[in-house]
Amino acid sequence: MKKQSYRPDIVSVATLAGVSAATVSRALNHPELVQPTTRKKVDQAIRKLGYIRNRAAQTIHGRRSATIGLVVPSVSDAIFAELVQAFNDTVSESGFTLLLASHRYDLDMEYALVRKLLEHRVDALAMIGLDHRPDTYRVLREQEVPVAAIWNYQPDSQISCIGIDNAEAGRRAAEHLLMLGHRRIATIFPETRDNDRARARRLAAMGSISATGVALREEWQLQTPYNIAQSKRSCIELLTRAERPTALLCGNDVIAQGAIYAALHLGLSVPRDISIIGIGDFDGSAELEPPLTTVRIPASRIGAAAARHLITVIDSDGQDQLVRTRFDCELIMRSTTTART
Amino acid sequence: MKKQSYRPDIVSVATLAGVSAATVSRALNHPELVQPTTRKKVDQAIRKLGYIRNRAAQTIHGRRSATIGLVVPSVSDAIFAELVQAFNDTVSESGFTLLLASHRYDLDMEYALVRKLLEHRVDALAMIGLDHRPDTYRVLREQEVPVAAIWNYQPDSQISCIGIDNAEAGRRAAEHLLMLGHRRIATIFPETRDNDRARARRLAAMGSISATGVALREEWQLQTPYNIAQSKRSCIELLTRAERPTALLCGNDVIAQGAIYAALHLGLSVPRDISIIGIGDFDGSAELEPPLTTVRIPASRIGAAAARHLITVIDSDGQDQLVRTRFDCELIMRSTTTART
DNA sequence: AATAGCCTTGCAAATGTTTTCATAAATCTG
DNA sequence: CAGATTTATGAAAACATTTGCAAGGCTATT
Repeated sequence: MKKQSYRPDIVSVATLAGVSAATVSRALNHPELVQPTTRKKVDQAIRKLGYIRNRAAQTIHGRRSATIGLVVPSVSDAIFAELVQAFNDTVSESGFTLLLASHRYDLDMEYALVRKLLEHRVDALAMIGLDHRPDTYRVLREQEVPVAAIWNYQPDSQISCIGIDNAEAGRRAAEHLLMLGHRRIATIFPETRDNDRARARRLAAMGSISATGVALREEWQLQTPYNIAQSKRSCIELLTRAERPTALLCGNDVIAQGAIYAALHLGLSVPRDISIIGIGDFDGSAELEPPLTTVRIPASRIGAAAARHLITVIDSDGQDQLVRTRFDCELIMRSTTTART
Repeated sequence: MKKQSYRPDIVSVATLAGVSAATVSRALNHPELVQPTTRKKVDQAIRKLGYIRNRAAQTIHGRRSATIGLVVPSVSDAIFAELVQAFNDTVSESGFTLLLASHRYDLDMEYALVRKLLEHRVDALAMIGLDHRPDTYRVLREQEVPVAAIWNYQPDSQISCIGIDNAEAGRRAAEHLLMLGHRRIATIFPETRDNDRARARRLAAMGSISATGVALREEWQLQTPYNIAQSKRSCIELLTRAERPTALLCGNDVIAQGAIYAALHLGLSVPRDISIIGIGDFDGSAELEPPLTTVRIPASRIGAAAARHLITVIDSDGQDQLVRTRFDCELIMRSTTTART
């Protein structure tokens, strides 16, 4: 009564078709090398047996694994959803399969996940940002697997990177508020340790503000995870204090969304009572009420570009030349910011 | 000048450690079978060479591939984000790696993706819903790979399923509106061909409404994809007509979110001018302003349960007994619905 | 002290493919 | 039509690992 199921292999196909295994392999991988009539026989045998070729076997032979790994902090946090989708679509179009892993902003776990993906012999690997453990960098170097950092552009990166200049994004957001005359500005960012994207944005934003001679009040620099509920809670707390800022600079659109809801919840009018700016321009940010003013990060384009880059490197037999691609981030003025009255 | 990089294999580790390859393999896979001192030597050699074992080779030997496939319509659509996250977390905790594929509601493409995952010899595979091509069902049966349908519960399913009764969800939503006295009810659902979740919800909702003797007006049964922007647009159109419904029953929370924004945009008060109910209770639905009344689908629990089920089947050596797990869906009353005045 | 049993390790076969090399058949060239 | 070239196919080695079997060394039992 044992599970006897015999999964047909290439030789059973070959036998049925009356040819050798080599011919079947060729019919599959280099169809132009085998005669049409033979090809037909092989196809029929494959169909008849329900043969599905074993990628592991070709991987082991030294051929491609036809997989690409992607390591992100989180899949569900909406920040990366669009990116993962675009990356996956591009990779999939070229016949690759995506190995996905998420580490919840824990870089030690990231190292473990990268190792796991390398065990599977991914043909290339992408990670978010450039903050990684030295061990992670080392193992990637040793294994000589094509690798790319997605989401930020850094002129001095050790590895290829495809993304935006996060400092610029932070600066853009800050300058917009300053330009509108705001001086009482609060910032809300997530924990910036191990998160170079948030860190760069925050530093640049605060730098811009200070540079104009505006004082940054300690108690207005909030910290909250990328999460609507928590952001809303923090903002409600902030906005019910005796002294209120006139503008909120949010680390990303999710936080900004929470901020809008907080204001609405308190009966404050956005942007009349409080201006709010986000960073990201996520799917849906344009439809919020009021529509969110934000700094656009072209997530889909970045994801697709990163995937294309890695595929190119794979196709050129792993000559992993360092490439740095910088996407522009653009201020999208909608309705959540207005001049200080 | 060729890429000479020699990735260390198990025999180079064995040589360095002064043992045989078999011992290295055992030290890795069955540490209790090898003496502590030998194990230590092996560990050192592994460390020294930076050896990373090749999963493809063990896959080929007939052992597990240590991968699980997940096929979803979309990663970015927020409907599945939470699910993918939970599924991935659970799978990852047990040492498996996730192979992800998305087909954008195209079931022919789904078939191709399933085949691709089978080529990689995933140890198990999960898909969304029970609407699949006959070919898909056939190939899964032939390959005898453990498989589960996530998201809906169906007592007569061909394969294991873990999810909710979507008809119940639709009914719950409809009954809530009816109970509040609404008679002028509009529904907004996505295309229901090839989407059994939406179809069951919609049919049950409309059934409940008709059963109470309430007429369903043709022109109030809208169709829109799961997308905030499109939903908002459709709802704006609906709500600016001469005759307006008093309640909107939305296929899921994303559509409902678009509906809320549409109402807000038109200066209508929710729920005073129009009641809105969603289905799903996605992340963030509780924080919307006003907080969304909806029928909760426990996405994280479903995803984790599905993953656990598949892992159990794998561990029990592929005895894929048919299991059907039904999660309850629960009406979450928040603030977007009120009694018809 | 001899035998039985266990623990640890090594040898070699097996896994499913791809690819190099060789060979046979077919086509071309003069 | 003979020799040269091209084309189609097969045989076998190689890839990195796991595991059944066997053997050697050790401990325990009588």
